[in-house]
Amino acid sequence: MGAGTTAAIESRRLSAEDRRQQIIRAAIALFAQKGFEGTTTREIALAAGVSEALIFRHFPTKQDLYAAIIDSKMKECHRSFHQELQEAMAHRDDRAFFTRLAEEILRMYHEDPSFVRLMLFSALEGHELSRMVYETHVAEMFEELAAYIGHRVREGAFRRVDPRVAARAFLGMIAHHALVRELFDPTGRLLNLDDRTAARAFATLFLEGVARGSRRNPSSSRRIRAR
Amino acid sequence: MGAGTTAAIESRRLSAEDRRQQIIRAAIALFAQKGFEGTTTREIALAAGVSEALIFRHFPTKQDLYAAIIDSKMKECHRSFHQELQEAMAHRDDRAFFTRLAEEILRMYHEDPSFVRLMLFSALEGHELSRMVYETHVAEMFEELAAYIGHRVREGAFRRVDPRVAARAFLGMIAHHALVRELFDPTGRLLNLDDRTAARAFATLFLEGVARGSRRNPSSSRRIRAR
DNA sequence: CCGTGTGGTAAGTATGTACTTACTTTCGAG
DNA sequence: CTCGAAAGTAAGTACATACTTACCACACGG
Repeated sequence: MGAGTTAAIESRRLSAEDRRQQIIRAAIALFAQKGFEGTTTREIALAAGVSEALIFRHFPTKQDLYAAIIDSKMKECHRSFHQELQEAMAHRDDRAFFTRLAEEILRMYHEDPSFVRLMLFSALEGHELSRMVYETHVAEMFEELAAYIGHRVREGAFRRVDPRVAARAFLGMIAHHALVRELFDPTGRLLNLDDRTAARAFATLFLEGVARGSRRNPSSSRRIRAR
Repeated sequence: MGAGTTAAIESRRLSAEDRRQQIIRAAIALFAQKGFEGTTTREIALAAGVSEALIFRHFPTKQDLYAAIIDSKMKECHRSFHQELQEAMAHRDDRAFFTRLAEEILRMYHEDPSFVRLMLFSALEGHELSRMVYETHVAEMFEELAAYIGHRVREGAFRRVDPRVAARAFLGMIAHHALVRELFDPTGRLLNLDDRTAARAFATLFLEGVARGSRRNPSSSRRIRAR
């Protein structure tokens, strides 16, 4: 019957798994754009080109669909992240490492804005899931980074900073920049940087910050140097 | 029941302005906890101890109530922030300045989590308002900070960093820390710092990062207290 | 050619939502 | 005291939403 509009990805009678994935794909975009409460199952059905009833055949409730999405997204993210990190760490080249890491994170935010939106939404809306996911995957990545910084401190490459504080500081620069860019300043009116430049700048700032050498000389920074 | 002892703010027949404020106060907490879509006018009415109809007498639509809240919150925040900043800047004591600034931001996030939740929610849900607010108030604060850093660079107190990049990096450390703390790790399992310690740590990291001097001398001249 | 299992849907249902209407209570100026 | 206007509400209305039910279509082993 008419088959409705264009779209035409609606090859009828997909296998259950394929349809599942298709629904998930459509739902990701919507949840990321409008949040859990803000997205209706009808919209998801429309976007996926199927009937609402089919969604409930594949996922018992809207919550279950949401959970499936968060879980899959997070696993995917963690995999790629972990790999990059391990590889870079092996070389002990701090500048390359931190620049690379920053670039990776920025790229992730940039290329897949739906991911961070999903995480934020679910965190804000207080779904247990997001905290659980954070505590497993993100915490693991954080600990890995902190461990690396800890090693470098013990090796004498960095000054005696608290590795966890330093890790959060570094991740903070990157994540915040990406977030602001995505949510508030997509046109770059406030700060317009490509990912590569930003990664280099933040890595440099961080590495200077943890470098050995000038140990706190509080009032000397008050000197105004005549030029 | 209980004549007047507990709560009992439900003194009947408040002035229009007082009722308005009371409704706003109740709504702030709810919107912050559950977002715009996730909060119902019924809940707001219940929390404020009035009938739903009264809410619509004071605010034509739910959107209008939301807008009033965001606006008032943002103004309040900007006022206090601006004042602190101006005052601290006058002294040109960088350590005190950045520590203070960090502490202020952390305190704000900490004491009034609803604010950041409101901003994030509205940004995520794409209400025009949040972007508008960001572009006026937040942008202004950002520019002020960048301008300060710019001055210090020109005065020779900092190395030649891009002031905007540095500003974003600093704000990023702080804001990200506060955000993670609020949304994902309220128990401090990953990183447990009181605001004061965190502020000092981040300020130090930042100041070392922008300090002049140790341009890549990993282990050679280890000045202690150059004075 | 069947019957049966699986992919798929149109048309509900019960509930919840933002917003209204028609009405009552209280207060304070004249 | 009076009376009108403002504060306040109970009881809707119209519609949207998550989820169901009862049904169809098509493949495929027999």
